[in-house]
Amino acid sequence: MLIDEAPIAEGFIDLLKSEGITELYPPQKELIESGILDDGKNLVLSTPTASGKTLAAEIVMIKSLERGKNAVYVVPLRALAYEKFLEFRRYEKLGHKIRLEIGDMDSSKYKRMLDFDILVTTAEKCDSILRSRPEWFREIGILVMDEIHLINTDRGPVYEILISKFQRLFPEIQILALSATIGNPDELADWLNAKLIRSEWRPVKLTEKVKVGDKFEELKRITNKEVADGGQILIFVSSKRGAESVAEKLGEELRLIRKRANELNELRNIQKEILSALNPPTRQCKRLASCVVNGTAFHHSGLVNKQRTLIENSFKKGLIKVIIATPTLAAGVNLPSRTVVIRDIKRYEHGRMTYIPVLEYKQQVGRAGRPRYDKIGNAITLAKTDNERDFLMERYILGEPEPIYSRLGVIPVLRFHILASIASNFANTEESLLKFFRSTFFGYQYGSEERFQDLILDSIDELKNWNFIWFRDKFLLPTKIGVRISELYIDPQTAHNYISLLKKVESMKWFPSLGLLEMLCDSLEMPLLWVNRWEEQKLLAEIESVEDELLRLPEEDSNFLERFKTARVFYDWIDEYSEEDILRKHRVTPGLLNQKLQIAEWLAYSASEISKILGLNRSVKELKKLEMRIRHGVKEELIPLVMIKGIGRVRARRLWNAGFKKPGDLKNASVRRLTPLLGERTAEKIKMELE
DNA sequence: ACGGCGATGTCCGACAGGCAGCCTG
DNA sequence: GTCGGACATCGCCGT
Repeated sequence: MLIDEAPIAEGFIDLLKSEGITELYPPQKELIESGILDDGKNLVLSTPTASGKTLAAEIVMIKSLERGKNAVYVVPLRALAYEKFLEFRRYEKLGHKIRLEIGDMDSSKYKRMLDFDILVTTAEKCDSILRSRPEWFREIGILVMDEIHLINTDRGPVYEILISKFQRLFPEIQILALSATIGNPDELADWLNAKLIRSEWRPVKLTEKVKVGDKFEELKRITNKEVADGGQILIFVSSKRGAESVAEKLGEELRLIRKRANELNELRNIQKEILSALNPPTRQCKRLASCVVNGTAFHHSGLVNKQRTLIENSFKKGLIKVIIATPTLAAGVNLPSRTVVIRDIKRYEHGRMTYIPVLEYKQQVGRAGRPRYDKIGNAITLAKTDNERDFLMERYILGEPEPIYSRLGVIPVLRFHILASIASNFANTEESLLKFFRSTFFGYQYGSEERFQDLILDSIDELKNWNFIWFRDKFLLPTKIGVRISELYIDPQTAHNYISLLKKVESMKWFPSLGLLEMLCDSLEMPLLWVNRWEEQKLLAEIESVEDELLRLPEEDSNFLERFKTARVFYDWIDEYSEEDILRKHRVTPGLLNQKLQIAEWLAYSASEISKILGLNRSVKELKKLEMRIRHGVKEELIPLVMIKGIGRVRARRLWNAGFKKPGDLKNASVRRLTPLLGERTAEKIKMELE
């Protein structure tokens, strides 16, 4: 179908044509022919990666804007939200307002109303807005749920809840659910009372093969051939360690290949940027940097975001030839490559190696073949034996993806969403809650089971026991604290843990930060660090020696060791240890540390807010201080200095050592005096800032 | 003859990823 | 269950 034939605004069509889009892909054509643009019915679009789901969504969204109704586009990852946001910004040319709302932005501060035509957001953020600012969505016409097959994961429940809430609040809303190919798209469509389009069509043909042999030898062969041929490769492995080692070894191979002089220069520039991402660079930075000059890179959660983006962009530019990635990349940003190799089709999971789901295989393999550049995408899976090859052919290449199931039906998850429903006055009787949960995918799949009702009633009970809700006759009302917990978006269990401990220690003489950190880790939100056997003894000994810095005795539960270790790492961070020190001492990579610190900061804030409501004033004060220290990685004495924009932990310490101990001291100093400490530009900026 | 270094062998132990808050008058 | 990595041993080479 030619783009001109699409029943949408001319301006939109012109814009697409100016980007070289002249024809619609078959699934997009089907979407138009389905009639949903006119009848406003819901639609489930279940097609492979890169089959043009985003453009399909754009057509529906623009159509909605034409009718004066705005659109919300929900994605599972922040990086993805950002990517879509940048993509949609081209509609600003047509006069549409595009907005991005994700958790780590402080843009939402002081905002009463958000003015948007298309809002791009993560599922959790969207749910959070829905809890406290539902009026933002008053004009909503279309809700796009991207990657809805993730209903099958831990993150899935919020997807279901979001849909059901939107449907309740805005009965006229049109829902477009975008899914990878799954086993039961018909169930999804039936639940949503939606039309269904399923298709296996891809813009670039995909050849899927399995190769048997020594895995590294195969990788070498494939890489050499591909690179000599001017192509690039994405290799999926199952562990971070594996990614790094393959990147290093293949880099050695590629080093010998002659590179154009300017290519080498550009690679050297990237190398420099990678090294300057952290100051001073860690050994991981150095390792990545040494791969990059050879044209390879590893990509996993241990990298800081700056490095990750750098790697992705250099790959897109064709400078980096091979990326060796953990599954981060399969679900993440759009990064196609002519060839994809799956080195590890198994993954370690609770004590054993298991074959990954077909769904995940399809996601990884779906990265093969760049639209507009390649005629064919190659996907190669490596097997050890002929037997395994046959098995892989059968299961993955010829097989169907699994059906997806709701993961909402467990008490902690239900509790979380039930509190939210009550707190935001969404449902306030047992009957209305039951009715609501019956409208979710969980209700659709399990609503007739006996257990269904019990799970929900048990969750309500617990919330009542924790004093987050109370009964007035048959009405369920939130307590003040219950409302705040729901707004903070923390788990009721976490809040309960914090409250019971903080109440106990409020009267203590001092609040040791290690103890508070240990408390913060006692939450469902914080993924705890792993303790190995060698560390176990060391940690036990350490716990004994710092016992008076803890708020409670170690033997209170089985997670204590992991919690202590995690808290211990945070403690080193706020004790001004460098990333490299932390990497060496605790084997925690910078990316991982960042990610956990961000959670810790949010939890510290939440704990202080809870304390505020409970009137635990000393806790409030100490937790506020701790929050700042976590954010900046400094000892208490540096807090006033890091409050100045442009001054972080390193500069603050330098200033302190030179005798500048508070912002006032800087005011009196000349730029000349500060230049040796901060560099001229920063010194000037900071003087300006202080004026 | 010795030392240094790289290639090969052996055993041990660790194993993906990542969302959520800031509220004023 | 597998793989990488640490460590040990062996063997080649140069001085």
